[in-house]
Amino acid sequence: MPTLSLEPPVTHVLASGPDRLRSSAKAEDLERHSCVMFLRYEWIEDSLKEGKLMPPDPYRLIVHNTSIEKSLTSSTTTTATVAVGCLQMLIAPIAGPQKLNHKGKEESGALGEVVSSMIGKEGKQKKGRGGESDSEEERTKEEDCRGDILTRYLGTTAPAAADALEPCSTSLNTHITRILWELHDLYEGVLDDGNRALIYRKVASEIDKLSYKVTSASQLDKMEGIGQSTRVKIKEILRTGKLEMLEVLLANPKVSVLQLFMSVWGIGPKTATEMYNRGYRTLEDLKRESSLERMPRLGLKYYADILQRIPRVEAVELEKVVVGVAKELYPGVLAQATGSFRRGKASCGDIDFVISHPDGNSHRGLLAKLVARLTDIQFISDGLQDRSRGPQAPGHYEVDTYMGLCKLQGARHYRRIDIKVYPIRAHPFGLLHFTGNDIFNRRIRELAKKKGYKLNDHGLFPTVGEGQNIRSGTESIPCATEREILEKLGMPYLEPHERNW
DNA sequence: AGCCAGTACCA
DNA sequence: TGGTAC
DNA sequence: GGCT
Ligand SMILES: O=c1ccn([C@H]2C[C@H](O)[C@@H](COP(=O)(O)OP(=O)(O)OP(=O)(O)O)O2)c(=O)[nH]1
Ligand SMILES: [Mg+2]
Repeated sequence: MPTLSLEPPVTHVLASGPDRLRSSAKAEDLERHSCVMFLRYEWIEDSLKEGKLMPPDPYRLIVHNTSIEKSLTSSTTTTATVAVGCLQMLIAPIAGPQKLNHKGKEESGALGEVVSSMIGKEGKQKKGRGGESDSEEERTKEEDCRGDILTRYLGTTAPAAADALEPCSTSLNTHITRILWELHDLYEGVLDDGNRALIYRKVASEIDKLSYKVTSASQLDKMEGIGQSTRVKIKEILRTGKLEMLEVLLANPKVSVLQLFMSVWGIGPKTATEMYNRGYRTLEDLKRESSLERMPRLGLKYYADILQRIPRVEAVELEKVVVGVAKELYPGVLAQATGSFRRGKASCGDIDFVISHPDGNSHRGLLAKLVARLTDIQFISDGLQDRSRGPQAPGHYEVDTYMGLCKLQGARHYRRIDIKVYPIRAHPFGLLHFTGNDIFNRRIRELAKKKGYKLNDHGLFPTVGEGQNIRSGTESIPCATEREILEKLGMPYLEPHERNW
């Protein structure tokens, strides 16, 4: 267990299962000595539902023998920085996603169009949503020297233990990286420049890994990936403790509105801006807009549910349902939950499935039947995308995909579900792809390219031809397992939980 | 100056 | 083809 | 925004 420390902005720590904290004397200590409460997941749900913070006592995970401190009650606490999931990750408030800060709007000064002038770049990246930040299953240890191997192959190390990339409870440099991570979030989101976000992500995570506290920009001279512009920013941060540019951005009410709109599934920077320009400022406003398409409409309809992360315990049940039905329909089928669930996360943004069939034929039409059955039993409620890949896609790889919403009987929330069905030869590639995470995928694809391949979720294709007409072969190098794929790339096998990059 | 992963679905 | 998503 |  890493040392835990709670930064002041964190006031509530939520956990998914009643047992989560039972063995944690440390947590008890923390609650006693810092102004932090450890509460059940339901506290935030009910608080959201009620529109106010609920009294904590009924939700407490830890009941002290001694009297319960009353320092933080609903009357004194007006906002809560919430991290959902279990211990480690909860701890640091910075980085990445995990800000359920739907801050109230404050009309501040006009502030020229800082944003709009910066909007309209390039880049397509993942959408900022609830944070995938939890700890993982207890890890025994191992995975030591492989960091070096990975450094050699990828030019960076995978997070040693726990999730780096995450707020990083161990970082000595959050005074710098908290700001860089915010820039990352903004560029990945409203500023719509994924490539620039990439830079901030890289720099922030590198600085988070340092074993000393940075007090002078010159200490970063030899760190690669830091250029003129970033260096100047870091100097300003070290000098003043903040970054003017960021302050200006965050003070701009337009930014908050765009962020709010983009938190709706199916609304990206373009639509958010369009809606803003049409004068909309709240989600209620958006609901009145008829031009919205299916995805954002469902995104609005299920807004609160989709925002909720899926506690692992529930994900386990979801997996049972889908895998159970699949096996019922097709004995011998290969079906499993992938994505963040397979990577061992304590909570998941959605639930992802990869399915195939070893007989090399039964995958055809499988998805349609499966979805029909799951709809039948009232597990699947709404389809967001369907389309058993017909004439569409150029290569028509015989991959069927489904995206929709589902709910366990009696459950509190609808959940997003993705299912992909692959022909058996592509199964390991589909598994690798759909297990992710996305950063990991991008890194290994980059590596593949350097080594003269193209890697996607159907195969590993040698780059052929030369000069003007370099292309990818049409025949994938066959691989029967994820291990084989990584081997071909000269990488050691990484367990799913080691792919949380 | 071009790349930064590679692909699918929908309107 | 542009927008969004995985 | 940095690297090649
Ligand atoms: O831009 C992306 C998004 C996703 N993926 C892959 C990796 C990812 O793990 C998987 C499933 O996507 P999802 O969005 O569900 O991410 P996740 O890793 O499962 O996290 P979450 O807990 O948010 O669902 O698809 C990519 O390769 N690129
Ligand atoms: Mg997922």
